[in-house]
Amino acid sequence: MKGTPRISAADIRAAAIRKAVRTIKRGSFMSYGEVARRAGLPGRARLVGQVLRVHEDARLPWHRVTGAGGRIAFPAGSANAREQLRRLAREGVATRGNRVLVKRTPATTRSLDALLWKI
DNA sequence: CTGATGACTGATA
DNA sequence: CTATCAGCCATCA
Repeated sequence: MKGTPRISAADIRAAAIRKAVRTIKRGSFMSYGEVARRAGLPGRARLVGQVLRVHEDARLPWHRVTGAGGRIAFPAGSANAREQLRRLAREGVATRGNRVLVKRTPATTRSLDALLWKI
């Protein structure tokens, strides 16, 4: 019973990242770098991208993860970019071009969430 | 093994 | 605003 662990360290990190993504509230968003930090993996923003690229959980709110400052990470006009913008819009997140209007989820919005949705 | 690649970031020009 | 660049690290050819 030695050797090959059934779950690798990489699996643990991926799970931590998906968990962090699930904590992003509806109507708000978080950058890859922030997700990495929240998952206990500071400086590994690229790892977050890789995990989201291969994830299989259809309920994972991947669209709430943006590049730094609210930039959409996909090429402007791509199917992925349009899908992410559509999902964000459905949650009331204002966007323009290939980016979210605000660089960061405003505190005002966060408190509104608390008021309206008892978060 | 090496080198390229990418759903990244912050600094610099 | 755009363009490089170093730092970053798993994955693939």
